[in-house]
Amino acid sequence: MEKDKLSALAVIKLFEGLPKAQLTSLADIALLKRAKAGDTLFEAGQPGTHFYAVVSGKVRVYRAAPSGKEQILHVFGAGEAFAEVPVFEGKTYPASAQALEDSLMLSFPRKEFVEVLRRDPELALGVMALLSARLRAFVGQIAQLSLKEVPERLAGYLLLLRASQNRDDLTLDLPKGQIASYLGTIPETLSRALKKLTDQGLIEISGNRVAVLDPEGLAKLAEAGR
Amino acid sequence: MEKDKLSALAVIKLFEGLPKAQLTSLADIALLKRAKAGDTLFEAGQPGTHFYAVVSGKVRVYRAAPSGKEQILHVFGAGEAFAEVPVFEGKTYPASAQALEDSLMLSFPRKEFVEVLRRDPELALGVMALLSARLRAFVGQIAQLSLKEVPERLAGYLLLLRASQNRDDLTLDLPKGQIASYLGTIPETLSRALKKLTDQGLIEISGNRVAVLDPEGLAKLAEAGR
DNA sequence: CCGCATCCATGACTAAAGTCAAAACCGACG
DNA sequence: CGTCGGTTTTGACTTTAGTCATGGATGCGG
Repeated sequence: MEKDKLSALAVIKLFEGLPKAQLTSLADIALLKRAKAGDTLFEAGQPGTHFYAVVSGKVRVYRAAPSGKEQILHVFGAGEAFAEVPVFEGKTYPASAQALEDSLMLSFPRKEFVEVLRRDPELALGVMALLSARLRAFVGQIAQLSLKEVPERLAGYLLLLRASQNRDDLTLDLPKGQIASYLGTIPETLSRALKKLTDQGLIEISGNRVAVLDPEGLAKLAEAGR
Repeated sequence: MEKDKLSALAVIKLFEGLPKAQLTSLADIALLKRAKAGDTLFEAGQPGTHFYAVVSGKVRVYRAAPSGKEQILHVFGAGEAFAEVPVFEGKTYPASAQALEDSLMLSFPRKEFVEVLRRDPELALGVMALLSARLRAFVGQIAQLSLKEVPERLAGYLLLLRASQNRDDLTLDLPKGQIASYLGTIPETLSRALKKLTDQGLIEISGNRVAVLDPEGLAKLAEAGR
């Protein structure tokens, strides 16, 4: 049991390189949590009681409009931590979270986690770095949403995928509808944007595979501010 | 001189309640910096060497597209700290900063500031809370940009102003062009959105004064997801 | 192997917001 | 008081993206 938690903790990048003692005190307060694909972990507006980390699986964090349209903020995979925001404020979750696949997670009650942080400046610095990286990503996302059109955002997304998969032959990591939601648009518009890039000879699509034909062309498009 | 810095530090909310010793060590590493209205403090992409705090004046942090369109991320006034992101990453500034008025600022070299943080868990927690609050705000901004139309975003902005000014008779804190940029749109569209709210009897405008006639109506509008 | 469900693509249409150009407004300054 | 520079408003138009409806593909369970 406790061993489960320790081996789960070992997966989380945020906790990498932490001394044994710290890991043990984290294991003491951690809870293992399983979710099936589609399960909601928490909803925007609920009291933010826990901090999470994904041991395996995939979780999306998003905001939904009353109309049903959703904006994905980020999709977290194995090793990543999320829901840091309420930890230090004790207020509500600013967004909702849902498992996209069957997932195993660690969760940490906020007060206890803060106590561990107070005692370990190195971990605290790690958390600050995590928060900063998130802020940087959000700044990029805000700029994309407000300054770029859908095909440009799509080009940027494909380039990101290419960088993370290290090849020109990409496998989309999410269903297209989810990608649309991540790019701040709807499936129909994404579908058209994909066609547009295809027509321009930048990519080729078949199912959930995308071949990048012209990375420079994509990059130029992605740069293009409006 | 050193006294100047100490009294300047006293203005910054992040440092409120800090013991004298910490304030002194902050004063040791801080630099006083003056900027005239319009001066650029740093630009997106430059190496992020300093952390800032506004002692007096007003600073806008924004991203610019090649086309010239700009998205304001936030406007910081007296007592607020900004440019936290590069502190913990040592990379580049994710956005640009420009003084909107003649301003006095404190700046802290990143490495030295991190050292102070390492020694003071309380200050570290304060910084984490600051980062979290910023994240929360960004989540809201992303949701607004992607889920709401301009009049709805405007309604939200006016309600924020109303809350901060505690009255129905608002004074716009920024020129309209800047407000447009903050809302992710352009002056023409903002102008039309203001007219629209006026036509609906929600507000009345004269110059940079806006009278809120129907707060509930505004709130209902602001809620409306797309 | 069939049928259902989900996802995706496409077409026709509407609505929102951006572009461009010009006029009105406003404050500062001589 | 008049003019200059900037900001704001207005109008006509274009472009982008969202809506609604339909049909095709794909994959899974019975």
